[in-house]
Amino acid sequence: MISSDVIRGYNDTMILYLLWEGPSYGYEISKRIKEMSSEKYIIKETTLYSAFNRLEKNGYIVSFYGDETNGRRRTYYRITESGQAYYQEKCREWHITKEVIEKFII
Amino acid sequence: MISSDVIRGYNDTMILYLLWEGPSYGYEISKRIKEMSSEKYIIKETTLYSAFNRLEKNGYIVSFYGDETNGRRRTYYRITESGQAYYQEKCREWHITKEVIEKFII
DNA sequence: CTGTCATACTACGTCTGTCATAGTAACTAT
DNA sequence: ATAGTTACTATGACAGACGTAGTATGACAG
Repeated sequence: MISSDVIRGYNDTMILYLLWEGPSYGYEISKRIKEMSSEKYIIKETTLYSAFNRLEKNGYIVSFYGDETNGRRRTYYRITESGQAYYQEKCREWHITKEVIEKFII
Repeated sequence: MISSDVIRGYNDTMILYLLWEGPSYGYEISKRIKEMSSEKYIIKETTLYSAFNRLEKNGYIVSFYGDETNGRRRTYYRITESGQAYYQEKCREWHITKEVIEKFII
């Protein structure tokens, strides 16, 4: 299991990556992160929802309600253009960060 | 320039890497990080010294005084066996973390 | 028809690492 | 003298992650 402090700052990026594929909601995002990481990273619920709030507050995503008739109504999120730009910036930053950190890793 | 929040949790690892090469002190560590990262990452003084304190408190490094006669007396740090073990663990963690994050990066 | 499981959240408070700001201290070069 | 470089310490703020707890709805088994 990965210590979350390491991933700190990249939770938002992971969420934006998944939303770029299409609108989604909490539980699905959470499951996809778990799957894609081969169970190596499981995002905490509170971390996930606070990330949604932060991203929405910053205009990187927008929320809307689904129209499912069964089950509790979900809040869906869609990435905005600003969110896409932010995501791309984070990707560039990641490549630089990775290079720097790897100089100190054996 | 890299935002430090990204590197959060790896400052300690970088410091341990440099101390593994031999005992050193604040200013030198700071300069080496700057050099090795090609000026892409410059650790803040407060971050550096608080990392030293944390690492020493955890038994990963030990401090001792240099015997320089000119200039203010320096506090040197040496990595411990426990610190070496911790560093290696962080390296293993890094490789896993990197793989996970890269699944979400274009 | 009752309890458990899965889904889908919200609220609240704590912890930790980073950072801004400010100050102390000693030597070195102009 | 005074600026510059080295070498720190103190204090408090901030943000993201996390622990704990609670609410709400439906599906399915016994």
